[in-house]
Amino acid sequence: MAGRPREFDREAALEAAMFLFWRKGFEAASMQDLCEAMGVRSPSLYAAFESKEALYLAAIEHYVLTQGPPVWDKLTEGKTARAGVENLLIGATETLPKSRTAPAGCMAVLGAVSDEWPATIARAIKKVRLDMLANLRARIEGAVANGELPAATDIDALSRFYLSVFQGMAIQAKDGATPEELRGAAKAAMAAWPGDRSPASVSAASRP
Amino acid sequence: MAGRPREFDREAALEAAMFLFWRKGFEAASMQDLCEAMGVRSPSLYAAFESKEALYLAAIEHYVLTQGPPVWDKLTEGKTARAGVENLLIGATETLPKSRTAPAGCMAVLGAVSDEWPATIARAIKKVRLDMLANLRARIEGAVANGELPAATDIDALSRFYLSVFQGMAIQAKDGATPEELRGAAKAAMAAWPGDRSPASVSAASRP
DNA sequence: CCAATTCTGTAACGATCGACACAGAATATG
DNA sequence: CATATTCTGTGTCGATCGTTACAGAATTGG
Repeated sequence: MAGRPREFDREAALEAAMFLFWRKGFEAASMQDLCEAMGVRSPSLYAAFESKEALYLAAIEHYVLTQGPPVWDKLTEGKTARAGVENLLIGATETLPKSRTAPAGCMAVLGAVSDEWPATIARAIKKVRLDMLANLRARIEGAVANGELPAATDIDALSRFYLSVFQGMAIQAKDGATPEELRGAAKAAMAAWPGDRSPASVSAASRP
Repeated sequence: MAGRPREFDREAALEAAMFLFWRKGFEAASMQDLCEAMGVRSPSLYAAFESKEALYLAAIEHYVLTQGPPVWDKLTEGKTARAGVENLLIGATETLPKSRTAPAGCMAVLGAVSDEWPATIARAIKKVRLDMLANLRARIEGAVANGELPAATDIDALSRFYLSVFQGMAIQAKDGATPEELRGAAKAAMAAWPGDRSPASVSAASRP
């Protein structure tokens, strides 16, 4: 095949779009904003990504692929499920608040939470959130299977609960909560781990 | 003063606007949608509410006044702080999912969570969320003061934690979680209450 | 009844939105 | 070099957005 070669880096442009969508959401990120952020004129953008909607879908996929693992791999890496969940939450306290390199909050948790987004996008984001639940569920299920957790453990309830904490922390990060503040919530959440009883985890004395 | 009298019920129109904003968010609820839902032509709407932005501010205030108390009064009504928090969360499992009368989720928790909303609205909604935190904090602080909770309790951490659970449940309700599913998360959250140890609350055996 | 005032309804405003037509430029293939 | 193909840049499309001008209708006070 022939044809004039593309003059911009597709991956880099996609990443720029991802950050803009992450920060502003779908509607507020106008094509004009996107073109500026991506360093591309709109016809080139349409040639490479089809439409604004398709661009968002590509961006959320890029988000899951690049931003997800550093946070969610900790869930499976831990020696025990308890350690995995705790490391996930503690890790999130560092990544959720706004930083020099990333906007506040989680693009998947905070996206498409009102009905102002196209249905295809809402479906894609909802799937990411349900995948989070599935990940938690799988880890906890495994812990029940191998005896770390009692057989009577309500797996659905426990995984839904920790998902709640994660999602709530994302909202609070968007509202400006600091890593230290979120860490308090995460530690408190771990006190609900079945069989646990470490009152220090919710006492001020345990904080440095 | 003279003048032609208004032909529509301002309160009823405001409530209709509230439900539409609640369901669709700020941007997706167009003036056309609002006019239809409120049964009012746009000039009348502007005469009564100034602008779309001001209308939203009035709607969120109406939301806090009419929808807030049934849920949040339970926090202070309980005999103990523990009962108050538990009743708040259990009550939320009934009100957060979509019902015949109300959209799914919480207008304040899920609103203005991306930057696509006007700054004045973002500020107003953020204040509502911070008021939720203050309410939790006040109840827990009181419990520490009267001895229900240990003096070493990390009040900030515990209130932030329960706020997380509430906010996370709102997101899951938006994703279609049922009251039963949310109840599991709420029960699990109560297992983190300092001094508690009721393993049944996170075991499947405790469910009907 | 008249004047002042306020609401209603029609119609339209400028701005911005996402998307694209078109021509020119840059490449690969023959 | 010639041709086919693909990207770039300018300019603009129709639709929709929030908002308002304007005229007529309905009320109160004089």
